[in-house]
Amino acid sequence: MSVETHPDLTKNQALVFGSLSDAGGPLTAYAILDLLRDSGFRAPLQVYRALDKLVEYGMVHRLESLNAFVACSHKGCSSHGTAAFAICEKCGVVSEFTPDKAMSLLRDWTKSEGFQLSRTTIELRGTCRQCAVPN
Amino acid sequence: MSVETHPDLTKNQALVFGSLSDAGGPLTAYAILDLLRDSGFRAPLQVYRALDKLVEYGMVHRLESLNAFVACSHKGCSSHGTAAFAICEKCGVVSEFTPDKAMSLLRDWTKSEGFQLSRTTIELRGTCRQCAVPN
DNA sequence: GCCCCGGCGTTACGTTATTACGTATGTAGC
DNA sequence: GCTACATACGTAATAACGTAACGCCGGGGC
Ligand SMILES: [Zn+2]
Ligand SMILES: [Zn+2]
Ligand SMILES: [Zn+2]
Ligand SMILES: [Zn+2]
Repeated sequence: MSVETHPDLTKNQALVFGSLSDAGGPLTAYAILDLLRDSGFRAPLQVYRALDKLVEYGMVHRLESLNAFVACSHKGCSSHGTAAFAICEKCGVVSEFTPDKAMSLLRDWTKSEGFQLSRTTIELRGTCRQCAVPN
Repeated sequence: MSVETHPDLTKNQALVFGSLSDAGGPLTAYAILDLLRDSGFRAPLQVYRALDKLVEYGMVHRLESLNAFVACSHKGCSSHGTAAFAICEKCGVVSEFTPDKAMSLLRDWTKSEGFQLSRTTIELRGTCRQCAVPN
């Protein structure tokens, strides 16, 4: 269980963030709900409301291609640049990194198009080093 | 996909691709289903099966952050590099582009990590030039 | 003929996300 | 004190998105 990280989390927010931190990987909202039934959670909305805030605080990231959520890998949870995720399709492990140079190029494109960027999703699917078959 | 031209589409695939082309923007699978009820479509699976093939052929792209699908903007539908999408949150317009330089940097990261990349999602959310308020 | 396979139609089901309504609590202004 | 407002919460119901499992049919290879 992680403690005392960022803004004052409410009880529900702390429980959800704790579940994600403990899991060490992505969880769906309904998986979180099941984990927290013993703590009194009864409905999906309790999870989604907490997740909305945690994402807003930058403590949790949403993985669009998995419909799942993952705790930010930066322990301090201080905000950081746009995150990208490499998702292994064999073992499910997710690696977070901050592709600043690539983002800079993407922002060049948005500027040239007059597109005001608010949020970026970058997700790589493939096979991690551990799961690559040596044959 | 190799050098061959578009495979012959089945009737259902052609109907689904036609819907997406006519729409000129993203549609959800269920929106396509509703559009095609008069053509005999009755169940989501008919749409999803056609979409799977069209995505495989590179003629349609899936937008993960919208749970929607869009016809490839390259009229010839010949295969191209990894596509990125800028999605206006005000008017819903989607612009497809191929950020080759940014992809090259992302591939540098995957190589350094021994991650075998199979598929990449890049989606930018924000406000398009048309919708930007001058104020 | 016979087998195999890809596409198809249908039913039923599973998963993910939101709407709507009411309650509780804290705080600022009066 | 009391009201007005904002935020969080609890619950039920429903919408939206996606898939499993079954069987049928037609075309190509042998
Ligand atoms: Zn992060
Ligand atoms: Zn792996
Ligand atoms: Zn394309
Ligand atoms: Zn717009």
